[in-house]
Amino acid sequence: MKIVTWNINSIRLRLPSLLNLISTLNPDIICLQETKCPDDKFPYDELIKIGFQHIAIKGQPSYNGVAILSKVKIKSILHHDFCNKKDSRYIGIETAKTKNIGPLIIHNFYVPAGGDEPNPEINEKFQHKLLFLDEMKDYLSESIKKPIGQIVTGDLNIAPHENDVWSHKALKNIISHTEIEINKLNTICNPEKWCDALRHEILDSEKIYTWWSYRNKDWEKSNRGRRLDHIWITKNIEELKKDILIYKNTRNWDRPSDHVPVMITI
DNA sequence: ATGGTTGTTTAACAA
Repeated sequence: MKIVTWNINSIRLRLPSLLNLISTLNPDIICLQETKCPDDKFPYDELIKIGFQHIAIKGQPSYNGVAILSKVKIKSILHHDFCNKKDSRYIGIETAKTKNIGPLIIHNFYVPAGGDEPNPEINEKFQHKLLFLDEMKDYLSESIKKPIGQIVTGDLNIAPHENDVWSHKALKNIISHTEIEINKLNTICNPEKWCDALRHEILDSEKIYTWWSYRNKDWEKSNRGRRLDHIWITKNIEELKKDILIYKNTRNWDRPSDHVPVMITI
């Protein structure tokens, strides 16, 4: 089973890229963030037509928006309104059991970016991010009590390791790589319960990036990336993990998202 | 230290 996470940054603008991604990687489940699409304008028909008959969405106009597209039957959809904001930053599913795998719970997060000023007392957006992480910790520690395999995916907007950013020194006071948010993320991704699938696969000494800013003239040449997109799996399905792919090619596609898709094969 | 770009929705906001 192949599961992809991708911050698509507008599903309507990038539907052709999504279809291209699907025909190239042939995933079974796709977790999208920043769909930026109200539910009544979601491109259901095109996706159902190519086999994603089971779709869970939580959209809103202009901002945020998450969706899970699945070829596997969805047994139930999970909702949670983090920070009582009525925004669209989380959706989860429990899949039906398939021949080889499942059921699985898949959590799809779009964690707040947090603005620019790394001080929660003067920056409400950073405060929101930190409170979101606190609530995420409680929510997942409750969910993980269920004795079935679980996966956390999404744009977590935090690059926790030194080699998840192009310069640990230059970014240590830049939101996404500050100590306070990294510490919070690390308490959620407790290694006794969760396996950080990318870091498990790739040596700590190697750089991993899944996002490159639009603001660099040549993203590939300057290569100032960050690992903001994550896939974690519970220890009880860790032995199922076969492969990880960071599909960097898409960053050179026409009208690219600033994030690239990440895929796990289990 | 500053400014660089993209997307949605209609000049401003978010990333």
